[in-house]
Amino acid sequence: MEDESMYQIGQVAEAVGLSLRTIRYWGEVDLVPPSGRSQGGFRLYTDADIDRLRLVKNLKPLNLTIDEMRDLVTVRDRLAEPSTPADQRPDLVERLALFATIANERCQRLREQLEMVDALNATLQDELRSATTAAERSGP
Amino acid sequence: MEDESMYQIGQVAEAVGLSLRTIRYWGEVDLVPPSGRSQGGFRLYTDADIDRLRLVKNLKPLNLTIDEMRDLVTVRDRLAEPSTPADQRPDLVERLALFATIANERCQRLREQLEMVDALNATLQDELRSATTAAERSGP
DNA sequence: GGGACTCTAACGCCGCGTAAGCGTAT
DNA sequence: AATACGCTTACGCGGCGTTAGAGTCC
Repeated sequence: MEDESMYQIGQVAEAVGLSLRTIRYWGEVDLVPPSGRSQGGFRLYTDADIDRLRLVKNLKPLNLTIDEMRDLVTVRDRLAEPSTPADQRPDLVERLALFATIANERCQRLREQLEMVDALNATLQDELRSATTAAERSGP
Repeated sequence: MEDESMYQIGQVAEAVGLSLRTIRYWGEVDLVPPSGRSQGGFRLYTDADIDRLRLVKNLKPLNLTIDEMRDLVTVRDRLAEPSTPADQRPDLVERLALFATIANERCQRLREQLEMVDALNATLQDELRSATTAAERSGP
């Protein structure tokens, strides 16, 4: 009764909004491996796995490498785990802090990009307006 | 007197904030080719070239492919050029409109990502705070 | 002629997309 | 026995980063 409610990859992909390939890849590189396999070799995912997939999906805008993402999630897991010995925590905290600053910088970058795209947007709209009105003038 | 103030790639890279490789690549794929070459084959860029490099750099957050970027800049150039015949304009306008919608969607995506990263940021700060205070409690 | 700069050519990388050919589930 | 779903293996790609070895500028 520990193998109840395991999902196969298609349902997981549907639920989470990721491609099969991505989910398999994240398993390959040990970022989110499936908790089990069926008799015939089908990947089987638990609800916890699905949560983890969602979490990693949410991390994507941070633009981390796979290795960094894996590190981040494991660091968080180990900090949240009460059984983690106290003498390991300083190291974990340091790594977490690193990711926090990365997240901050990324935030900054995103704001800049948003500003840039907003400006471009306005410019394009303008050009579009003036181009079409010019066409109308010489048209009808 | 038409070859005055041409810059070689290093100065351009410095001025614009792009790597040599990127500038060379953008030339290779005919996105921003150098206006000239020196006797010995050094790429030479004009001020107009530099402006174009800046422009393309600003387009980057749109996440277009090279081909799309090239299309966008040439479309804009040709619309701005008065000598472009009127019967070509509708097509150009249509393509410009396409990029305008892309820019809009990209804007939307960026806002979502920013929201996501902001949330992550907050979470990380929280975890960091509680992790360090926990360490202090068991520390001194 | 020496040091800083630049050239081409080539391979490497990451995060998957995309078949191809074959086994599993129901 | 058909149909839908999944498996592994492998190649491809975009946008450069990164040598390596040779040539150019001044």
